[in-house]
Amino acid sequence: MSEIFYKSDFPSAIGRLFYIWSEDGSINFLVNDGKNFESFLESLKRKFPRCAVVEMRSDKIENEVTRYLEKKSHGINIRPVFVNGNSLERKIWEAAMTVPYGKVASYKELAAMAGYPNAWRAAGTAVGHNPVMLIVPCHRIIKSDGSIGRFGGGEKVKEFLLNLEQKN
DNA sequence: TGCATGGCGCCGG
DNA sequence: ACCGGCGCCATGC
Repeated sequence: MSEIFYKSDFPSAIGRLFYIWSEDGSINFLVNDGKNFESFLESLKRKFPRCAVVEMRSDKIENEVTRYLEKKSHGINIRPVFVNGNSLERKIWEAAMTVPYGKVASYKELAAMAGYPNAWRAAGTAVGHNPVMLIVPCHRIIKSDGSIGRFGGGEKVKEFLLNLEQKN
């Protein structure tokens, strides 16, 4: 990674989005929380001190996200590249990406899918560290009793996304 | 090394 | 439906 691109305040149906991406088109970070964005960007600069950090929007990312939020697609076709996260977290994120559009899984089920059948509590924590909302569809992970559970980007957003994927 | 921390699960009241 | 309480587990300090 010789250049790191970032974009703040991309307007969307779920609020201002912030994302970080690479020249190969992969995405490293996508949130609707500016504070998390700032701290992640700083940590990235420390981790890759030789990389140039450039403000630059991505047509592909913005188009994919917009189409998804307008219900014109059933998912976002962008490859995430995780620049942080421990082994458990990455396995949890990978497992979450296998939950199809319009479906849900519980945190307990997700832990089992990732190969940690008893670590559902830790799985919840790991999902909370998801760096790329929508791409890793952590909004599809809900509680075992069917209630919605928590969400880094706000529970209203989680509800919005689940509702979006539900209706037809 | 221990211990507090979490986007949880399950049972009772 | 909404709480407490207790159990659960990998991480990080």
